[in-house]
Parts: sequence; structure tokens; C-alpha cells
Amino acid sequence: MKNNVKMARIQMNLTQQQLAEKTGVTRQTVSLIEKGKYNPSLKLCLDICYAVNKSLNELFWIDKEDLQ
Amino acid sequence: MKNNVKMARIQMNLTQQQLAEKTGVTRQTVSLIEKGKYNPSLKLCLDICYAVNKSLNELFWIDKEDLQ
DNA sequence: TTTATATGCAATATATATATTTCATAATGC
DNA sequence: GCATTATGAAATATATATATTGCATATAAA
Repeated sequence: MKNNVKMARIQMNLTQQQLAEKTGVTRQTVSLIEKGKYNPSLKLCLDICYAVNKSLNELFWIDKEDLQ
Repeated sequence: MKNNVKMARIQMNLTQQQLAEKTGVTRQTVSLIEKGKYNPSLKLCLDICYAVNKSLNELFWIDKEDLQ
């Protein structure tokens, strides 16, 4: 589950801890998502989008051929 | 978790059963997602997008003010 | 050298997405 | 009327996202 969360977070000058607080999850969850080790829920994806001012497509889109 | 899955599925002339088969889940899961009773995983959202040829933003975006 | 910050990772616990099975109902065609 | 298809829903089981806690390391600042 590759994504652009880390890049967007850094652009917004947020630490993992700060993004976690803004989205209501723990730092570990943010870390695992950035590392591509989790398959996050839609609600969490949306909360991350709101926190870093990006769209679902910008942060989470993966072309069909590139999934798995 | 309101979304546009049902509309897109019908546009593609797919039954819930057919969409479920294309996305590798059960009919019940498709039903609950269309009804807004589930918070689906990103991978399933992407699989649905591929099946109905829509983007994450088209099917699943919710403005911040409209989430809960 | 110490202290604080940022991140990664591992182990266990909990919540919930999803599967499985079953039943109900409405619509359609025979 | 009966059979089939499409959908909704409920009950229980399973897999996994997420929480919690704790530890390790690197970096920077004091």
C-alpha cells in the first residue's frame, strides 16, 4: 500500500506525532501507513487528506497494475 | 460513510454480486458499503474503483464538514 | 555529556472490517 | 401459481487495523 502521506506530511511541516494527533490515531499507525505496511480505512485516509490538505487521489491512488 | 458506489455500479450494469466477484469480496460487503454502514479499507476502495472505472475522489471523497 | 525530539520496531490487546450462512422480500418470467 | 434474480438484514466467526506500551537509535541543542 504505497502512498504519498510522508511527502505531504513533510510539506506541511508536521511530525508523525502531530499528524497522528490531528487525525485521532497513534504515531505508530501513522508510521506504519507511511511505511506501506497497513491498508488504512477510508475514514482514516480522509482524515489524513484533511490534515495535509490533499485529495484521496493525490495521497492514495495506485494504478491497477501497481497494486500488490 | 456515504459514497457513490451504488450509482457507479448501476452505470456499469453490474449487480452487487458481480461487483463483489470483481473485487474479491462477498455480496454482503458490497451491500453494507453501498448502504454506508462500513468504513472500507483503502485496498477495497481501489478495487471498486478499478471495477467501475472511477477514481477514489469520484467514488469516496467526502468534504470535511460532511464527515460525521 | 546530557536532554529532548523524531522515528522505527516488537509484543500483546482490542475494535471492527469482512466472511459465512441463513432467511426474508420484491420483482420478473415461466 | 412457482422459480429465479436482486437486494436487505441478522448471527456468528475470523482476519486485521489500530491502540497500548516499551525499547532502541539517530540527531540536535544545551
